[in-house]
Amino acid sequence: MADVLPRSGTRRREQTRARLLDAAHEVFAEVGMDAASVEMICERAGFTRGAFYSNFESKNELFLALITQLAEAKLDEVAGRVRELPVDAIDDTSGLVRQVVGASLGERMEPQLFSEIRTQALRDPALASAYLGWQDAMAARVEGIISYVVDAYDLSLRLPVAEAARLLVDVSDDTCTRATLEGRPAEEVNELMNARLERLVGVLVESRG
Amino acid sequence: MADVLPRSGTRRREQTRARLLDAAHEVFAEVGMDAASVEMICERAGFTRGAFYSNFESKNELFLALITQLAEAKLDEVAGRVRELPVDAIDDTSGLVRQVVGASLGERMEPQLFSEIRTQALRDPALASAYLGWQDAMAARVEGIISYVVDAYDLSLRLPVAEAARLLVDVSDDTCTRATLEGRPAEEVNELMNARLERLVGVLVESRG
DNA sequence: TGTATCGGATACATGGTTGTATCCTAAGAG
DNA sequence: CTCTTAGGATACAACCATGTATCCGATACA
Repeated sequence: MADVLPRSGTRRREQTRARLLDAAHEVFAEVGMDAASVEMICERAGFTRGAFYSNFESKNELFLALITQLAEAKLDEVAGRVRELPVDAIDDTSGLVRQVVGASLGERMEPQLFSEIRTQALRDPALASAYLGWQDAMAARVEGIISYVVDAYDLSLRLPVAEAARLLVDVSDDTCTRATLEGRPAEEVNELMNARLERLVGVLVESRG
Repeated sequence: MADVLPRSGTRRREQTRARLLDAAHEVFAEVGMDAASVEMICERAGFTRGAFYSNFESKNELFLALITQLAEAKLDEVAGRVRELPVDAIDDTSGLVRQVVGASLGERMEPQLFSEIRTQALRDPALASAYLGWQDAMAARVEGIISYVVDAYDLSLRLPVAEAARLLVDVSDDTCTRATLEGRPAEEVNELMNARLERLVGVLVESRG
């Protein structure tokens, strides 16, 4: 009745919201959060600014909504991968780790948007804590899979699990970023990622049972 | 005579250029390259836009000049640290590495601006290659010091030197970024950096002579 | 001390961006 | 089929940023 923004009920609304979010995803990745104008996003989505201001209060709110959705999606994806791990046929440890870590940060993940988010987080305390929370959740999942494998094979690590997880994520992140900067095709990125992660796992694992 | 921008001769010119660059450093770190207006930078430097356009062609040129200068400064700093390593009293390897790597990315290095640069590089191919070149130069220096220490103590590494160097830089970078996101004071950042690098070095070094 | 010129300030024209107030149309309920 | 209303388009006003053309003062050199 006195809602400034209409309640999120209708079907149509959800769709245009989604299209705006998709467009924002693209545009933010291409030119960055600050250089992106509301108009650009609307144009990309096939709307006018009227639609935008009917669905969001500001570009900032849109950005927040976008990265929230993105974080959830990624966490779910990783959780999914962990769930469908081939429990019986775990023959190469690095492969497993790669499957989980690579999914989280490498592969089809455009580093542009993530770099953008991190940069923004470094300036805005609110964003910072959100970002950290999300990172921690991700790390927890990676730690989970590491512990699982280590247990299953009676291995031991040269570093605490948490530390190992962070290393893996860092390397994955850096590999992806560098490969993108070098303009390598996606396939090649995978190669590199595999190679580096495999070597790293080799170093981290102390003894095989 | 037909120079669009006057030749860089005069003393006064150099000073205002420097002041503008300093101001740009601050502003870019605070709000980012895109959100920063030429006016903001000039205001910070105590000039009007007239001065700016008399010294630079555009905000982009200024940004380029800034990061070039910054990269050179950092490379020099690292080179200096390497040069003045205590050649006789090298008792802890991790300390050495930390001194070099930490200087390059950690310590008093605001990650904001670096994150910004990386983000921009991910969008602009020209910037990308510049960024990569600089990173490589940095890596080379780190590799140098690693090789030096490894040789001096007849150690062996579990990874190729290049790989080890990248790991160290990655960890240093991530530690710094995270600590900043968490709002930790500089001193504490150092603590964390030391701890993580020391552990990592412990893992990387295979055998002590 | 006078004068030429360099360097920065001022003023202005322009275009792009934002946010809001209003209008119009198409979905959906009865 | 009609009527209501929600959702998006249009139109508008204010602002801000950019870039340029011009002006003025200080500095350097004779």
